[in-house]
Amino acid sequence: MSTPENSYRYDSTLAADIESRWQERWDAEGTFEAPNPTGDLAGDVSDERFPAGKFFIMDMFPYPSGAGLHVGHPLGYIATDVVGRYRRMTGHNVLHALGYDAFGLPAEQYAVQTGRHPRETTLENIGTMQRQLRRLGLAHDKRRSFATIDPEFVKWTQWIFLQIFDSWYDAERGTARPIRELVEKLGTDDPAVIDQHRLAYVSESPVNWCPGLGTVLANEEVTADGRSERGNFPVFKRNLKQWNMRITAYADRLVDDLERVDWPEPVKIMQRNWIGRSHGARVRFDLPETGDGVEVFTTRPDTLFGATYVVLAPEHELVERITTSAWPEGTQDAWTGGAATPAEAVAAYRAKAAAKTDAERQEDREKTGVFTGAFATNPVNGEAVPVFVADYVLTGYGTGAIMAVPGHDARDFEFATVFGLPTPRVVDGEGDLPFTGDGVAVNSANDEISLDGLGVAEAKARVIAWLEEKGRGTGTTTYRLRDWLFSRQRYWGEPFPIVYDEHDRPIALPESMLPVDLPEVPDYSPRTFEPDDVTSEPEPPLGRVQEWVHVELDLGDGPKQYRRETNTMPNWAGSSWYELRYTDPHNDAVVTDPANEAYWLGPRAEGETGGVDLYVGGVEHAVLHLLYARFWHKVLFDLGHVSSEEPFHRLFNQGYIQAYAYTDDRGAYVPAVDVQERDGGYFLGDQPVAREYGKMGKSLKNSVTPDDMYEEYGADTLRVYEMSMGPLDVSRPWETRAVVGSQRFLQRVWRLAVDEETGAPLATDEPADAATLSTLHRTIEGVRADMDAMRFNTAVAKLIELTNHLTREGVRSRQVLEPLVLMLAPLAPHVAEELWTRLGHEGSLAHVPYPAFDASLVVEETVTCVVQVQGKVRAKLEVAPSATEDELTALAMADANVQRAIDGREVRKVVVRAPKLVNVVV
RNA sequence: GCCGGGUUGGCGGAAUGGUAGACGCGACGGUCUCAAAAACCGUUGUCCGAGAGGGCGUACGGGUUCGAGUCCCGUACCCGGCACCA
Repeated sequence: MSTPENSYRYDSTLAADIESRWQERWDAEGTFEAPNPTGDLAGDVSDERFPAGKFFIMDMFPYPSGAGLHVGHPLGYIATDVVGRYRRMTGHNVLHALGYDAFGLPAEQYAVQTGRHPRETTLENIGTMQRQLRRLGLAHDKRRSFATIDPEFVKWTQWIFLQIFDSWYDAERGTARPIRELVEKLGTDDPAVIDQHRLAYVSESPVNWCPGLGTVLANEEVTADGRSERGNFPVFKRNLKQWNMRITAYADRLVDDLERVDWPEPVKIMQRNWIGRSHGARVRFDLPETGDGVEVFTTRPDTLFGATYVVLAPEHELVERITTSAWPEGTQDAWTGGAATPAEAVAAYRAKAAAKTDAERQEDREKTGVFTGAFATNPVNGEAVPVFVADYVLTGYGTGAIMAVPGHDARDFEFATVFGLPTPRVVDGEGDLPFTGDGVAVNSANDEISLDGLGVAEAKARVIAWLEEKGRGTGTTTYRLRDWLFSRQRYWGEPFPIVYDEHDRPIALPESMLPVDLPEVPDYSPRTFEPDDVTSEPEPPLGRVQEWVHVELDLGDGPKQYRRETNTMPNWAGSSWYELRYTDPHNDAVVTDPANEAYWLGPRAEGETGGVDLYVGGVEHAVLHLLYARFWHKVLFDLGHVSSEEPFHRLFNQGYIQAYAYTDDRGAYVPAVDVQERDGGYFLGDQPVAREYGKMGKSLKNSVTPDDMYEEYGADTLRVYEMSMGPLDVSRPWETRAVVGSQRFLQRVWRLAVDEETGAPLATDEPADAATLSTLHRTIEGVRADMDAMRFNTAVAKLIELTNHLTREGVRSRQVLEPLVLMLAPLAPHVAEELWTRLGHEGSLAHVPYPAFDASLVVEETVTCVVQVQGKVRAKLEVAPSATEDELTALAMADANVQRAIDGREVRKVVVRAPKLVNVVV
């Protein structure tokens, strides 16, 4: 607390005073408002303040939870703010703002519990969060903030949906095109034909139906054991009519363009794995008895000579047709499933497979299956191979049928072992069967073709060419990626801008009718059922508002009755395009003006993708959000609405701040604040408690809030502490008692410039001594490099070293203090602004150029030369930086300690790296 | 199982193949003070030694190199993602 004696001491009270004054001033002066090329935010983008051009920074935007923030939440926001402020001082026009992702399940559930409208509670939460964040002093352009629930924002989310609905993918040209061009191309406008090609389409598809919650769930909302994350209710696969997005059309571009963006390699790998592109072949196995053929997909056509049986998924359409009426002569008992005929065996097996939930399928990994009685012909060697039905083959991938090569596939090998099938080797290499590594083909020849002696890649190419020539197969590519299930039976989401006509065909609403607002409903919850009631049907909340659902509209051919779509969009919709809205947040005529989009997001050189210059967020969005956003952006690019091919050019994943939590002997959490560490243990009073490590949260009783930190230390201290804890991309534990170190640092800087008792300025106009100048310029060089590389922890360390030097030497020269304050400004902006003013400057330092270093001053007068003998340090010499190798060798040899270490042995070699190192080898 | 990432003092963490432990927390000692707090100064990997100095140290075992926390091979453990995707 400040006292009358030292009311100019930099404590939390003074910090709070400084911080609120500067926050008000920044707001009043519009310090962080970034001009646009055109529109309502237009300004001079070629202003002399911006010699370095534009810089667009984004945070993954927050979901405004009712619980409020803890100190872990702002980590990324502080980091982007530091980058933004630094870029501003290096001459960039910086676009940085923060919106809110405000639709979603938590708000809906809260509404169900309290009966209050989710909009009301969501807006309240946004208000709370804005207050907490404002206190951090983030340099956002507040004119550009928005929430996904704003009607103006919803309008454009719905508009983008209509663009996607109104286009198709031209695979030949590799681009999306308007649907009218498909109508011209096909010469028909029959909806039954056209609707099948749309990028947004309705289809009957299997979804996660949770009767206990009364809604379908996204895959990510279902736990690994097949229950809902919320409520732990069972989840069933049900076929339901749903909206889908044809993201699979973009699979190749989504994979290929990963090479053109600057993202962490692990995230790229996760996206590649998720898309799961695999090259292989479709191969036809004839079934001579019925005249059918079964097409299988394989990534290893080179092992075709080792295929000893064929497996169909239980749901495969050919299963019933090919199953024979009696077991062939000599059928092994193990193949029959104990049934009298193949038809009975297959029917029983299919029934059992259908009854299994996904979770159960995952639990029983033992290979099961039954023989269909049918044989297929291996197209390369004419051998008759048995056809099985087994649930280890999945219906949704490839063709739902495989050729089994037990010698070179682990799953096939397991199955073959259980069913007593042969496992020939057709690839030679080091290792037992099943051998899946690279090797040389063996036993792989017929009269026309031989793969023997070829490597895997060559053998694949050779056999595919032969199959294509014979019309028995084709080289092909498949993907793991599925189309994006885009509807939810929820209230709190964007309504679809779609109505159905009397034929139940989806019709797009015209742009003039956007946005379609959510109606008021009597009850926000969907109808729920007994948790295990598999036969129940979902009833979306919007379906209950009959007067909203049934609507009379004139869509061009006179007023008619229509039925509205009652599903809503998933939570991902808003975040799939919000980067665009920051560039032109109030535009009512277009999603973003092309000039604004091109300036902030457009590619700056031939072949670049464009996109946000820096996007910071957690790695948990590595796949879903980032894939959806890339997909939408590419559609808009194809349709000519944006000039950038990718939404986010550079991605950075920040780590998390975690915390210790403590449990007593009953396993209950105790308040972490009250736990003391002593005698190598942890205690609550006299009671020993156990320590755990994990997320910060109310339930673990280990939350620390930003407000606690503002109160005790101030926002600048919190910012500096969070930036100095460690590298930004690494998770680390919070330690409140260490925060004081950052406060002491700021206090030392403050004391250099301000008299704590009187408030008088202490900076002098005397020039600094040579040693100090050298330290200063080395600091500037190092801090600039650290800031460029986002190594804020080491930047802070260097500033502390400089400050400690000045404190120790009593240097208060303006020549040093001014650059110190400017370098501190991105990290601790309020106190820096205050000191800048007290150093006699008017106006904010936000656009003052960041200090530059003088290379001639970076050189030190002497350097420490390390002398090693056999790689071990034996002496240190203070030498001139210009010392030559010979001089250094002579000095080293003259050192008594070095001679003692050499101990009379013959010197075989001397390695010198002037002027820092001499290594004597004996 | 597969694919990523990691493992450095009591703690968070620094280290272009060249002084391991910057900076901070904590701890210990000192200055100031009637006293305390704050501040400032000093010490702080570990073992041996009065000291000078020396031995050992970056999960573990090997290797490359004049020199390895850093590069290579293998092992263990921790965290994250995917999981019968042919």
